[in-house]
Amino acid sequence: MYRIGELADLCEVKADTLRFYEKHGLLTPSSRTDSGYRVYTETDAARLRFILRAKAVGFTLNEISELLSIDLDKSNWVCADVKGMVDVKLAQVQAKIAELNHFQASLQSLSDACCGGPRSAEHCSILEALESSTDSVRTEHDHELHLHPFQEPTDHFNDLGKAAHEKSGN
Amino acid sequence: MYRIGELADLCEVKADTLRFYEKHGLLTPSSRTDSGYRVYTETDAARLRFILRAKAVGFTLNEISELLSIDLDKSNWVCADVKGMVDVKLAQVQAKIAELNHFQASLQSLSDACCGGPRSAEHCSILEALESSTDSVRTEHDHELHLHPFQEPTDHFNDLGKAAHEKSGN
DNA sequence: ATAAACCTTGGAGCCCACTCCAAGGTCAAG
DNA sequence: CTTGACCTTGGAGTGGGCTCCAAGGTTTAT
Repeated sequence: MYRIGELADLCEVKADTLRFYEKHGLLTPSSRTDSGYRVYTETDAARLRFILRAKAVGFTLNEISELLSIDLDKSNWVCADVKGMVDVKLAQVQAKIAELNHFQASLQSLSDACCGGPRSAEHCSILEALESSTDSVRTEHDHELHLHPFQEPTDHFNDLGKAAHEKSGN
Repeated sequence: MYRIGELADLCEVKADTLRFYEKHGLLTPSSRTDSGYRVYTETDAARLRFILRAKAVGFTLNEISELLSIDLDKSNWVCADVKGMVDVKLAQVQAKIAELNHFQASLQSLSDACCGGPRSAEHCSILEALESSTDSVRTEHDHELHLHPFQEPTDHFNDLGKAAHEKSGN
């Protein structure tokens, strides 16, 4: 049994964060004291750790909400469902890495081209590159990320943890 | 001379985006028609292209706002200032890449460990990994990004394009 | 003269994950 | 019995970048 501050300290998050997770349906304390203080059980703590681990691999809270409801209802889901979520996320992460690699390469070539000295920026090659297109700075916005979440377009719920998408034929 | 829609089409952005940039002080049309329509000159178009190129290398609009004001006042800045911004951004991008690489590795090992088949998720290794810590899923939040912008702590202006930090001794 | 295609404004909404605040209630130690 | 550390709530703010809306005015082509 933990009070909010205790659980927060234990898991190295802020109490505010736990209230935030509760507001969004991710983690509700099992009970309250008579005076209204939140009381978390060991099970609640385990759920929090699940959330934090899922965050640590890159899932958003929406996705974690879905993972949690799958976890509570395992028998109605198959490995392919879970692996599918991981693979979608993996693809998103890889797409983002690719984008950042572009940024990195461009920034590096800008940096390399600049003397970096104490002379007036009037002929700074970085500013010149931004003023008119060069190899290092291409606007081509092809490699844009179009992350398409797991959700179907229908679901614009903004309370995260809601019944998480009953499997359609179920 | 372009109307908003024309410039938008030319640069493949939306008119809304140009109004947004204006609202935040990044790009103000040189004039208006009698009836109030925005009129952009070729110089405005060049400024927009500068913005889009800076975006393409990963700068945020706040940073671009700073770059723009440097660009308009080059003689009061030196290469080191400009290169400094690029290098800070480069470091931020690299930090983010490192974080995403962690995500990628974790996700990959989760994915690899899961059969992905049509059997019940009751013994899914992904869920098990999230339920209790494993090699693939470590919570250690050391590699957190603490991006510290160029700005000094003093400046919490939320109108982006404001006289951009007169160099202190100036 | 009228319809279609443009433009104007202010403001709201979205995604993401907190973070902080104020005004007040609770609880254990001294 | 007071102090201080804790807890409660609702709501606003942050950074980032749009995107969309409604209710109206303007221009252009037919």
